[in-house]
Amino acid sequence: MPAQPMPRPRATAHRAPRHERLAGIIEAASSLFASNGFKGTTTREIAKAAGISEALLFKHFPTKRALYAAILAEKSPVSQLVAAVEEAAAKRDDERVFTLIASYRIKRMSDPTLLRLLLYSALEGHELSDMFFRNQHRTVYEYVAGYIQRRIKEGAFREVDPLLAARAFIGMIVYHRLVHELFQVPMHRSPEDTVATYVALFLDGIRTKTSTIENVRRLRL
Amino acid sequence: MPAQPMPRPRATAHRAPRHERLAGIIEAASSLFASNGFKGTTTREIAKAAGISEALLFKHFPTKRALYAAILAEKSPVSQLVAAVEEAAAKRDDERVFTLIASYRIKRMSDPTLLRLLLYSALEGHELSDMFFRNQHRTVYEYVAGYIQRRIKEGAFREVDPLLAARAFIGMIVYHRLVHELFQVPMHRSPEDTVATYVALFLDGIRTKTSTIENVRRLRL
DNA sequence: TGATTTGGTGAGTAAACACTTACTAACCTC
DNA sequence: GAGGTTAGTAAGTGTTTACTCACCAAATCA
Repeated sequence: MPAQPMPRPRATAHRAPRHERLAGIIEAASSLFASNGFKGTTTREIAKAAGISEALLFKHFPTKRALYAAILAEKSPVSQLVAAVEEAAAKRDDERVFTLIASYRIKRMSDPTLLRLLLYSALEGHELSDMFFRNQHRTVYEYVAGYIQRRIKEGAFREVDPLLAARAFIGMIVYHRLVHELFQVPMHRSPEDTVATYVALFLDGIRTKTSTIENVRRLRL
Repeated sequence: MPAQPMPRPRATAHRAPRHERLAGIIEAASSLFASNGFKGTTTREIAKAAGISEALLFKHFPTKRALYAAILAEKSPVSQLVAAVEEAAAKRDDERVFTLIASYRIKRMSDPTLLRLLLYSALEGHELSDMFFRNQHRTVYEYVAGYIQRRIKEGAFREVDPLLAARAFIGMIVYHRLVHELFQVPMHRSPEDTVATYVALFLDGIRTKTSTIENVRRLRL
């Protein structure tokens, strides 16, 4: 009598609803893509990290690239920062405007995977990397340029190309993170000190020296 | 009569001496690694680009990683810049010191693959990426910090953390290239204008306002 | 001239890869 | 509780990958 091939019951993981699984996959994949890049991450690893089978992964996302695209598309919001800055901007509180922006990037940096994800997507030339850059950097960068332009017109800042000046400021901050996160160069100062130094350097560089008047007063007092 | 398997003569490429082949391989691989990263580049592509067989590639480099390491190890020199700057530094010509450094990164950028290679190696966590970073950035960065510290002691620059100030300056420049090369944001100004703007911003930000005295004189004239 | 070294190849190989197939089991109605 | 839909899997498939093997021929040397 031939042994009937008794089909052993298949291990069923958890049976989560669709949106929960999707979120789980995206989170797992997100961190893997951030540390190893697109080519450096295998679908098997992703499935394992998400606690499911590879087959199920492909039921949710038709291709590995589609999953990657979904991740990039999801990581958009940066508008909360602009909203917070708006108030300070209305009061022309330069210190506060630039400190808020710098702190956001240096201290909070909501999602530590963002920078790596952004760099990888740009280097690997993903089709969505442009949009990703736009959402993550360019809006802030253009907002800052707009603010600088306004302050120039008001005579508070001296005549410079606002786009270049904005890029200079963002550059200081982003490079700081980059060096720190990618090359493990330690932060030898507290985040507050660091932010304060960058903001002071920048504002002293761009402000018209109206303070001259005050200095004169002080000198003659 | 069984057809004797007549061994057709093997195509022999060129028979170059060792060092020539090595150089050819390194050049081909270098540009491929820079555009696609380590994982994104196949040994077959490299061999094809170098015009040789894969087997020969592995005669010269035992593994793909070894080839990659050889490339990173080779791309070192940055000392020429420091030498050129030294002269201006001796004369305390701040404008010239910082303009030279900025121009080097923004205009010349000897090897356009360098930035991509550096970022890829850091992201992919290659063991040599630290050394690579050290050779390419850290020396310049530490040199600048040293110069700033000297100028602070001389009273020409105001009291700031020299390391942070140096990083701020390098940050402006590197971010500019990054944005331009990785995200295709166009340079809307000539390289000269760009460099001049960054240098002016930075120097105005870090210099002590001895000009106050002069401004006072001017006001009372 | 003949042996040795050096530069070269075509045709593999085992493992890893993205993605498929064919199926099962839980849940949700009516 | 039958019938459909949704969530899940084990076990593939064909291809690509880094790397090897066995062999060949042009230089160089004895």
